[in-house]
Amino acid sequence: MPSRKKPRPTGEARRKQRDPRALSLVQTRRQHAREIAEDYAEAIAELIADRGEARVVDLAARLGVTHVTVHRTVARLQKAGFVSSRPYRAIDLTRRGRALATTSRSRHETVLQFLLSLGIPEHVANTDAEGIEHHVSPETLAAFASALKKSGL
Amino acid sequence: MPSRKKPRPTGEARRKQRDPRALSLVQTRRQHAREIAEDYAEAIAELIADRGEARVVDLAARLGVTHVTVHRTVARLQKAGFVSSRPYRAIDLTRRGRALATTSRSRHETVLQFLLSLGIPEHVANTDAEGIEHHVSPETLAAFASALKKSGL
DNA sequence: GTGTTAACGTAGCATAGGCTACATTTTGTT
DNA sequence: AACAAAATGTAGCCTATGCTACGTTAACAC
Ligand SMILES: [Mn+2]
Ligand SMILES: [Mn+2]
Ligand SMILES: [Mn+2]
Ligand SMILES: [Mn+2]
Repeated sequence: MPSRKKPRPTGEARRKQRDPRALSLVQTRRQHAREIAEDYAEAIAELIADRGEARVVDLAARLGVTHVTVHRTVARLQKAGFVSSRPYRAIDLTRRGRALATTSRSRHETVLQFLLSLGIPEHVANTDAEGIEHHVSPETLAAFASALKKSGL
Repeated sequence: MPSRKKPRPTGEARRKQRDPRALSLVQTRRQHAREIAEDYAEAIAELIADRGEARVVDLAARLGVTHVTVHRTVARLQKAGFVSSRPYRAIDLTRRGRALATTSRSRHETVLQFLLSLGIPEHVANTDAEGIEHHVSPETLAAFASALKKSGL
C-alpha cells in the first residue's frame, strides 16, 4: 500500500473517481454553450441573404425571443468576436461569424435532410433538426451525409 | 384597408410577425429545460439499480458536476415532483421520476443503438446520443427504432 | 467512545438567457 | 419641420446552472 503523504487538494479535485461517461455530459453542456452562437450566426446570415440586412427585431421574430434578449445576446456575441454592430444599425457577421454560419447552416441542412429521408414529417423534422444539429459530431454528420447519398440515388 | 382603431397592446405582443420557424427554437429551449430532469432521473435509476442507492457524490461523479450543483438540482427536482430526498440520505425517485427515467433510458438507448448501427465509433456515439436524445420526437424515435430493426436482421 | 474523514449542506459568486417596463433614437408621413 | 410609430436601447427582475470556500453531520477505524 502506497504511503500517500500529500494532503489531498481541497475542493472537488479529489472525490470519488469521476465516471468516464461524465465526459459526454460535459461535452453536451459545452455544445449548449455554443448553440446560441450557431443559431444566431445562421439567422443573421440568412436575414442578410434574404433582405440585405439583419435587424434586431427581425432576429427576435426569427428566434422567438424578445428584442431585448437579442440585443443583449448580440452584445455578447460581439464581445466573443462573431458579430459586429453599432447602435441603431443593422448587425453584421465578422469573418469568424460567417465561417460559423456556413458550417452551422450546412450541418443543419444535412441533419434536416437526413431526418426527412427517414420519412419524418417536415414540421417535426424541422424542430428535431433544430435541436439535434448542435450535438452531431463530424463522424455522425458524415454518416448522415453518406446515408443520405445512398438513399438519394 | 381596414380601419384599425385598437391601440395595439404594449410590450412584445405586436411586433413584426413571428417567423413560424421560431416555434422550433422555442421547442428546443423547452427540451433543454427538461434535459436535466431526464439525465438526473436516468442516473438516479441506474445508481439505484447498480449499487442499491443514489448518493449525491455518486451523482456528481456520474454527471460531471460538483456535489453542490447536484444538491441544489436535486432540491429543484424534488420541488418539481421527480425525486424525494432527506438530509444526509440517499436520493429516491418518485413514481413520476421513475416513469421519466424509464422513458428517458429507453429513448437514450434507441438513439445510441441507432448511431452505432450507422457505424459511429462507440465513444463518439455515446457523446452524440447524450445530446441528441433530448431532441428526438416520438416520430423520429419510431423511425430510428424501425431503421434499427431492419438493419438488425 | 473518540477521532478522522467522507459525505453532505450552506453561503455567496458568476454567467447565460429569458422577461416587462420604460427611455431614446430613427424613420416615415404629412 | 413636426409628429407618430417603429426600432433600438436601458434598467431591473427572474431562473437555471455552474463554481469555490467553508461549516456540519454521519460513518468508520481504532
Ligand atoms: Mn439550432
Ligand atoms: Mn441520457
Ligand atoms: Mn443527455
Ligand atoms: Mn441540446
